[in-house]
Amino acid sequence: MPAAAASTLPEPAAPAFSPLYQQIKSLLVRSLQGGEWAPGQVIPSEVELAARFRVSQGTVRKAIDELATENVLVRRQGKGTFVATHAEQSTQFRFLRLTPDDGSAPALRRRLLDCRRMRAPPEVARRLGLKTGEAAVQVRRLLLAAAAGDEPRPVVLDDLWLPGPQFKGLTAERLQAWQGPLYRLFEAEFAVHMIRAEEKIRAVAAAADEAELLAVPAGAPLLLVERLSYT
Amino acid sequence: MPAAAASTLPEPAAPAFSPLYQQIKSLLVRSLQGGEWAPGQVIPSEVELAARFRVSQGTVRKAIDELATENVLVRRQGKGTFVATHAEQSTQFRFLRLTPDDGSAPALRRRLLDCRRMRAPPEVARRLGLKTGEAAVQVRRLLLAAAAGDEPRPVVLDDLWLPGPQFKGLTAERLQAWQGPLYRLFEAEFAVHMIRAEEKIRAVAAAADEAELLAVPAGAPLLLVERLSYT
DNA sequence: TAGTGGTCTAGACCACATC
DNA sequence: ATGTGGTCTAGACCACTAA
Repeated sequence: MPAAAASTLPEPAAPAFSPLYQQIKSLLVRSLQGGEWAPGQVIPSEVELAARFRVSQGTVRKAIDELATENVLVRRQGKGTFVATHAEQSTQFRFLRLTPDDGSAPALRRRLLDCRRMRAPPEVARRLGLKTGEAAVQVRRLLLAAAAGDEPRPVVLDDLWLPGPQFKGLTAERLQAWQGPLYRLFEAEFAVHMIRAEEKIRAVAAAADEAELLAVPAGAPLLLVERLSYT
Repeated sequence: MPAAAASTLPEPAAPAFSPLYQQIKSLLVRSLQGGEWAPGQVIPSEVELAARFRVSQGTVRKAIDELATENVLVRRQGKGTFVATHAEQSTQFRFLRLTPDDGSAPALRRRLLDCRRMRAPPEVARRLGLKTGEAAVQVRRLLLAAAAGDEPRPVVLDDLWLPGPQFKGLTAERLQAWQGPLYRLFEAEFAVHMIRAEEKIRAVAAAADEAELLAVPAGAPLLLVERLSYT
């Protein structure tokens, strides 16, 4: 079939021109987000997907290729293509990889400290594109790393600000009960899908309250990671 | 030509089986390292390369694809494929982007502090793959940022360790006289081409000597960027 | 043996840049 | 008009995995 066949296909709600394989990629992502294929599970074979979408195997392959290089999917020769599971693991730092000095990979535990609804401070309002005085939700969490045999040690203080209007029903109880990654909750309950994030890194001295929570002396050097996520 | 043609081709010093496109990729990298195509210049078209290597355009394309996703090459539709040059701009922090808090882009100046040849300390020897006691070159530089109208302020202390054997003629005088990016000097004089780098980031408190050089109080929080470059 | 992804080829047309 | 990379297809064979 000639390449021109692309224009004879129905284009499923594609706003503008985009390569077929990009459209396929979007459809795959949508299925992944929709939970059609669970993490760790196989997705249909390339030929199956090609048949489903009415494109050639090569086009499906290119879409899968990109998702594989993005570590969203994992290919295993002879077995199939699987939904990546390590991306789910480290909810935190999906974009910045966090490793202990010795290179080991301890188990991370989360502890919810706080979840309050309040008027957004000016700085936060600006970053989130809220009007000053509009509601925002502040979530504070502590991440504890437990090396083998050691007791958990606090390593990350997570300060999260969410735009109030889009997170109406979010309460401490809801958060407390949720076990999986936060962004999964956001997707499931609030239809909020994170697409992209910018991170800035600074070195700061620990403030008194931060020092106490992290069990370090006040003034100890800390990494401040400022992450702004877009939906 | 069927796929089996791959086995009829001469395999140029390939130690073991590897996909044709990977071999092509290696050849391209070798040409890049050898300086056959200079940064910013066009490389031959896909069809030309396909003819040169006796493979199909698609195979060359896949090799170039990977080099493009690695930011070694840049494709420009209708014009050709170019050797990436974005490395030239910001000598410093090719992999980590460094920006002032206010987002402006001040001019960076370099000041050479030190250039000594010495026995590599154990830690450095390990990282550089040297035998303990083998020679290493330590280069220390200060980067000063001059915002418009302000006097230059030291912002980065650059501590550089080089394997001695590969940098025989490197002296403080040679460094002092050199104006361009360091890696340019390395390429021109020592045939050393940086391909890849790993960076780790920590927050540390300023030691006494570092604090003095950077004009901050001792113990002030600093970002420690540990970069290991591969050739 | 059958099915999967992995590689390779060949040829078509499109979009862009240049002359 | 020509040449470049960009997309898409179709079909071949290979390597791995599992029943």
